[in-house]
Amino acid sequence: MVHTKVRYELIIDKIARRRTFKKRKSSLLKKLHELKTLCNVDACAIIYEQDETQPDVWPSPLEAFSSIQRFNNMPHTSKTSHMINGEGFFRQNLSRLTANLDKEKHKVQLMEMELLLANCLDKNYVCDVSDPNDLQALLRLLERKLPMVSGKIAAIESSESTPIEITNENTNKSQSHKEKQII
Amino acid sequence: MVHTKVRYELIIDKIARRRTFKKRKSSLLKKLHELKTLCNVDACAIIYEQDETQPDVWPSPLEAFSSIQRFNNMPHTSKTSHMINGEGFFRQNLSRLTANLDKEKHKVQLMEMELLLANCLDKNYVCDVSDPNDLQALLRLLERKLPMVSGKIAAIESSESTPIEITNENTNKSQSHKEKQII
DNA sequence: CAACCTATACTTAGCAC
DNA sequence: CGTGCTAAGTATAGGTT
Repeated sequence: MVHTKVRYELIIDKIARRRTFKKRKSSLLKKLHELKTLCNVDACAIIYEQDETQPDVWPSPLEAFSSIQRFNNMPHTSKTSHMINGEGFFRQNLSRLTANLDKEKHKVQLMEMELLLANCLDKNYVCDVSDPNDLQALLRLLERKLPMVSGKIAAIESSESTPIEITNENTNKSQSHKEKQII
Repeated sequence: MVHTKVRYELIIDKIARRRTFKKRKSSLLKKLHELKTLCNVDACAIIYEQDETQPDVWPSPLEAFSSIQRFNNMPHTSKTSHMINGEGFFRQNLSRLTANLDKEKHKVQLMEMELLLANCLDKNYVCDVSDPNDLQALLRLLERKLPMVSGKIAAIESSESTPIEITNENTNKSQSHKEKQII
C-alpha cells in the first residue's frame, strides 16, 4: 500500500507535486530552524514557488533580509581583501568597483528597508502578527522608520543608514504533525 | 549506547556542535536540492558558520546569486504593484522610493556580478570546475564581462545591465554517507 | 485543500577508528 | 578532522477521511 519508492526527478502529477512541495518545504524549514537553534548560526532560505511571484522567505523576511544584506554587504568586509589578495585577475578593477558598490549599497540599504517594511505591511504571508517576536520586530522597524519617511523622500541621497538587527521566530504555518517545537 | 535523546537547544560542547552542524547542514542542503528537483522550484539557502566571515551559499553562489538578485529586484515587478495596490501606508513614498531603488539596483547589478565573478575565481569553495555546468556558467559570465571590464571602470554610471541566467549543479562537498545522488 | 494514518525510507547522535 | 557504524528518531508517499 505504501509504495514508498520515490524517484528523484520532477513529479509529473501537479497535485502530488504540490502536496510534496508543501510537506517537504515545511520539513526543510523546520530543519533550518533546528540548525540555527542547535548550532547558533545565522541562516535563511528563499524558495520560489512555481507560479508565485512572491518568494517564500525564511526565517521571516525581516530576518532573512538582514542575512541577505550581510551577503550583499560582504564586499567591504573580508570578502574584498580575500579577493584582492588572491590571484587577482581583476585586482585593479576590483578596488574601484568595490568602492563604488559600497557607496551604492549604502544608499540602497535604506530604501530596501523601506520596501521590505511596506511589503511586510502589505502582504499576508509575511508576519504572524500573533507572534510577539515578529510583532516586536515590526514595531522596532516602524519606530525607526516613521520619523524618517517624510524627510527621506526629499533627501534620499543624504540619508543615513540604520542597520537592522532582528531576532524573531519564523512564521511557521506548518502542519500540526507531531510538530516537536524546538526551543 | 545510542542515547539519541537530543534536546533542541544550543549544543554547548563546541566539538559536538561543529559535528552536528556539518552533518545537519549537509542533509539540509541535500533536501533543498531534492525539493528543487522534485518540485521544480527555485530556491537557495545562505548559512553563516559561527566564525566564518564567508557564508555557505547553496546551490552554488552563482545560482544563489540570481535568486538573491530576484529577491532584490522584486520591487520593479509584481512586488511594486502589490504594494501600491494594498493598504498603502506608504503609497506615495513607495513609488518614488521604488523608482530610485531600481535605478540604484541597475547600477549595482553589474558591479555585483563583477564581484561575484572575482570571488568565484578567487575562493576555492565556489565552483567545482570539474563540473561542466559550473564551468560553462563561469565561461558565460567571463565572455560577457571581459570586454566590459576596462570600459566600465570609467563609465559605471552609464553601463548597461546584463542579467544572468545560470543553471548549474551545486558544489556539494558533502559526506559520502549513503548519499543517494538525486537526478 | 487540510488533517490524519501507516509502513517504509531517511537522518542522525553517539561511539569507534 | 574525516569516515564508518548502528540504533533510535524523523520524514514522507500514498491512502483515507
